[in-house]
Amino acid sequence: MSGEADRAEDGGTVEVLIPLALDQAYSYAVPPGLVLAPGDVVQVPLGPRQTVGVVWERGAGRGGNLKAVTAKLDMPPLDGALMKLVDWVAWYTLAPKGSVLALALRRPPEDGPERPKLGVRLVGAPPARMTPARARAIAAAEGGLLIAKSALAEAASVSAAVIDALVDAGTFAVEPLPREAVAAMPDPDHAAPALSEDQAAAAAALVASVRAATYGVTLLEGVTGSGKTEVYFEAVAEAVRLGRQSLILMPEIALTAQFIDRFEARFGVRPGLWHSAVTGRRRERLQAAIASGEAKVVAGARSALFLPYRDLGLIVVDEEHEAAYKQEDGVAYHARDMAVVRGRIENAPVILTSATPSLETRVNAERGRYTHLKLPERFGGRTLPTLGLVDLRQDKPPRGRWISDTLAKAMTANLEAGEQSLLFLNRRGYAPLTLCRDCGHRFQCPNCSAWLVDHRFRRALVCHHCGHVERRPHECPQCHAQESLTACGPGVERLAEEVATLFPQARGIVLSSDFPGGTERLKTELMAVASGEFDIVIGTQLVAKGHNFPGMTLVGVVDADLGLTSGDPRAAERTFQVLRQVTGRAGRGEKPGRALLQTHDPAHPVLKALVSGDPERFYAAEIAAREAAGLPPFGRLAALIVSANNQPEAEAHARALARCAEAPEGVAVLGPAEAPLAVLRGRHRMRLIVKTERGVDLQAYLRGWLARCGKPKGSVRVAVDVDPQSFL
DNA sequence: AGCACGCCGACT
DNA sequence: GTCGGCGTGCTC
Repeated sequence: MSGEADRAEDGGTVEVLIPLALDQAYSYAVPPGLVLAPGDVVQVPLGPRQTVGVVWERGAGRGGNLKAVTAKLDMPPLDGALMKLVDWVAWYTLAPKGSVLALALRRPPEDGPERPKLGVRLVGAPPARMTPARARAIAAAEGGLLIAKSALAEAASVSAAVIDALVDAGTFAVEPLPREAVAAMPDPDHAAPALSEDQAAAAAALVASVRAATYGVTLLEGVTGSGKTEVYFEAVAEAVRLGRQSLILMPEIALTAQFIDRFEARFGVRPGLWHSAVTGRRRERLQAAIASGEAKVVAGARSALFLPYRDLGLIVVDEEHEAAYKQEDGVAYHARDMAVVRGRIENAPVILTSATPSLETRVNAERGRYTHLKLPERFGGRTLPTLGLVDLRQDKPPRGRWISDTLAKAMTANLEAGEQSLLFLNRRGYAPLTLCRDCGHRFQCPNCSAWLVDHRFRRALVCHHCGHVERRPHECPQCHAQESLTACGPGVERLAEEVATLFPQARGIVLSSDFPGGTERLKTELMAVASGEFDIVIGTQLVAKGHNFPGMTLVGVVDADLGLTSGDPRAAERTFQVLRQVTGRAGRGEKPGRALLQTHDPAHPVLKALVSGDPERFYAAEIAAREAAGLPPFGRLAALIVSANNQPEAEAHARALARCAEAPEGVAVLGPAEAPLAVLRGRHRMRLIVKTERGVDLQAYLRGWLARCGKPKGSVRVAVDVDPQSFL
């Protein structure tokens, strides 16, 4: 309701931030009798309707005829630290403040009391009429325990109707189930692990940082299997002992049963779990438990960063280099960076863990901004695989083949020894390009100008950028020549053909994200690989991490140069990380492993650093190269301009940006082909993603650029990829 | 996010 | 002639 009823004459004014895409707080009058403080959640009239908002500050209102706050909601107020975080993130990401608030604001509690779930208990005599289904249900309820209806139905493989009938017969009694604990109290001493000397030393340092209860960032570096998780669990345990809360941020996919089991084994209970699949009342209750301080440990995906912790004593960012920490739609932020910022605001220690730290984290560690803890390479005396390069200029496979003689020999030896081999090729499908032998026509995506990838299993040409699919024709659409279409280059499917010809007796399998049968089938196949049911695995990035394959002793990287040539300023870093991960798959069991990397450029610094076995070399070389070029220590300034419907305009803007940044050579324009799927599908006519690194005053140049281009405010969306350390 | 205003295509 | 598509703009 609007109009005179909303207006009030005295009682002062407040600035209320509304969780919508609004950059400013709005002024409202405070009706007499209402006392409001910053952080209070209120209901306010906005246009024709009522909305929630948060009192952001007091009194700075512009006077005049203001609408009045309708009511103060019965919710815990946002605490000062969280408000500060919202302000900071909005400032830093150039997102409207209200949008950032929307990430942090709890939904007002749903109306009505929570309906408890019902369970049944075996109480009475068996029913007069017995059936096999009824007998199963009764047997499953043996012992008189209270069981959830659905769980009982599942266990006895009967329908809910059978159970309802038994309730009517008086055999079962219905009782409300106790509410599922959303965050039980972890026991810091439930099962303290036996740590190696190095692990114990690292754990002690982390425990000390938790005790000190001051902001500071520690990079905990160690390869998979070095026990990083056990080590940071000690810091979590210490926070629990001190009665303080811990946040463990992880990429969404890492929130797996495996992690939860490890946590439960260490602390006796599950952590509070926060991710997109947690919804409704459960979400609400966990939020309440976090706000009250009752939930001591939260393990969550990036959105967990904005939860209303009451007393945050520790933040852990697991696998800090993961790209999944980057949110690109809506408010664009990097959760790892914002975690550091939250740590600063809350004055809490932050632990970043990784086997292959991102360059910016590495630089921060080297410059002493972060404490650097390293765990020795492998736990339990296992050695790292030996790495070697295969020079494809000398050892050239025949036309249409991609496995060199050297690699093939190594695979044969492995086969004869009964050991597994992995062929890594980060290319899904059969062939990345299809062309007409007669006229040279190349199949291109109508939406994004990328080449269409031939998928033979699916009998289709697929665009890997936007998802466009078309049938693979029999004749050339341009010159109508018959049987003239040729596949160019290898994909995993095509590699599988080559493997089948070279090693007809081997049991091979192709593992990629488009595995026929979906993720469930894929999981069972991964287990089958782990138990040795296949001799040769041909895989994309998917096989780089996760499952352990103890019988794998050889990794062949089919094209180590792939990814080194793209315009992405992080190309070298990404390639280094993925190659390090995938080659590390060899020799995880009893026997030592080795890896062969096929390349046309054996002198490439990334590859040289890799085979040297010393990751420091890579980081040092990368940083030195940038310094020599007069660029910021990590990353060039780069702009990724994406336009689904106006490519020339987008490129013009990129050039304008380059001029504004006064670093024309430092700006790379990447066409929409490289754009993330979400962006192309997005509704925005234009979207600009600016990637920049330390040393560039992002705010200044972007605001300047917007002004100079005469772009109206809000017409360009900006995603940020820059280390916030320089602003702290 | 809603909700209004506004300007171009197929219909009672 | 209107109904309705969603593009743009506004909400203290």
